[in-house]
Amino acid sequence: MSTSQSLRHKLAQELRSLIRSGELAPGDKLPSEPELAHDRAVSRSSMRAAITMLEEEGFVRRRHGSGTYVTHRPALPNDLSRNFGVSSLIASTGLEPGTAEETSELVPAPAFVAEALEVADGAAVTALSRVRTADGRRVVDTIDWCRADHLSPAELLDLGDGSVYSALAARGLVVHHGVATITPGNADAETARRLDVARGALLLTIDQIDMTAEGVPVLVSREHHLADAFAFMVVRHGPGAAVEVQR
Amino acid sequence: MSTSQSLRHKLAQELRSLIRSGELAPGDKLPSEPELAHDRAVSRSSMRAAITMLEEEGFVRRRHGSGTYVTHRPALPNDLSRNFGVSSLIASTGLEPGTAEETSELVPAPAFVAEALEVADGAAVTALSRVRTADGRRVVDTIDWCRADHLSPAELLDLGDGSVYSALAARGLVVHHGVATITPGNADAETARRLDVARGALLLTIDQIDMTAEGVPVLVSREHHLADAFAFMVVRHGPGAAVEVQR
DNA sequence: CGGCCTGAAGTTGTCGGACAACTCTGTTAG
DNA sequence: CTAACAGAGTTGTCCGACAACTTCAGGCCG
Repeated sequence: MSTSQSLRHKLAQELRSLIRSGELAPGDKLPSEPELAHDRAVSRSSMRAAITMLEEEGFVRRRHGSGTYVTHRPALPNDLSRNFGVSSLIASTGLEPGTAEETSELVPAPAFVAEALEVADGAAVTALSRVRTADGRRVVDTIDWCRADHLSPAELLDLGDGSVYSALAARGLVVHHGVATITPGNADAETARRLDVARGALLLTIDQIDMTAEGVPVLVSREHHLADAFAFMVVRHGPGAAVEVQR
Repeated sequence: MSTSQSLRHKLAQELRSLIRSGELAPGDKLPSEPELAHDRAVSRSSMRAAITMLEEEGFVRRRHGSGTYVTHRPALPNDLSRNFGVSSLIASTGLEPGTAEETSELVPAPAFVAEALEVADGAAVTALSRVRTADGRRVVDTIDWCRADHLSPAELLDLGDGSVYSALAARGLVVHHGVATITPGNADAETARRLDVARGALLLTIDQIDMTAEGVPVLVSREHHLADAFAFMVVRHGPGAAVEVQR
């Protein structure tokens, strides 16, 4: 499934894993572009394109006339700008992900969901409600909404611990990116019960709209995270480089 | 100051502003690479490199044999992955930024600051403490720490409403990127007083370490935002494209 | 008439080579 | 001892060519 990428994407991926594995440490100088290209039997153009991708992601920094260097950039425990599901998030901390109180049903779309999914207000949509656990401890309360003609409630119950993303992808709806809004909050009575904490417990809520590369919104989700369960991190670029005039 | 970038960066910036200004709307097809290059009297290689940057940022999407298209991606009100100061953040909402209770002094570095700035535990560092206001309303409580030999307390008081970033840049310390940790919280007595809210008020706290392109940490900051003051957003990439095996 | 096939045109992907611009180091001239 | 210089090494840009793919229109065949 990953073989159909363009060459520069594969090259970029190889470089990324070299950096992540520590084979190329922060501060290290990469081999020269001609050398890298020759070793892999590709043209310098393609290798350059791959390095350009890494540069934009902030993994490396080029210095004209000098070389390309790995930036000092910590491997983020869980990067908000990357979008893997809650299961992967839990698994990355070394704990065992699980699910409780799973329900899937047709419900009238709440206003903000209807707007995001571009359906009529109150139209029936599929809602998947789950409490996610880490080593048995309840840490995240999630609700996912998607259009009823995209996925039925039954299909969502079938997936077990599989990701909603893969269920959508099986229907040809590949999530390309999402827009998330982050807000702090306190647990209301129902959320507190579901997460087995006291009412008013600190939460971090992530509201997210996922869409395909064509911009078609396919999934709306709301995740209430226990405040002490995860430390969300994000790399912030600029000022100095990419930022010029804002607005 | 912005003239010393490489050509592809300037080209990318021009394309970005074309998209942001709406001249190139989501879904639109860009002119072909040879055409874009010819119009600007640059080579196709450079134009391609610029488009590759935009592609990595998620602004456009390439389709082999078809063309390059602007992605449906909303202009985020305030994007967590971008790093402008709190003043710009407030200004972007249309309100007037201001400062209250500004103090700047030498203090012994708290443990996490000392570690981040790579100085001895308890060493003297410059600490700038400010309450930021929007149209007079107190919305953010911030503390910035930096090494005493980088900026003195007096220099930080001089800058008035200027950014700490520009003060650092004037000393040759250009902030290239920062790593932020986002946590929800409740206001303690002191923070509540400074922000003029009830004790226990909801906060969103952003702890951030800013560093130069060489990876030298130059600024540590802690911002307590009133929960209802801003809606922080972030674009999350993948799964489907850049994500392969995680761990 | 409808559907399939084919071909051409247009676009992005990759290649190879060349030279300019810049950095860095070591040597030499003052 | 310092400063200027020369050379090698590296990234930045340019050019031209062809391959791979998409799209669409036109013609063919059922």
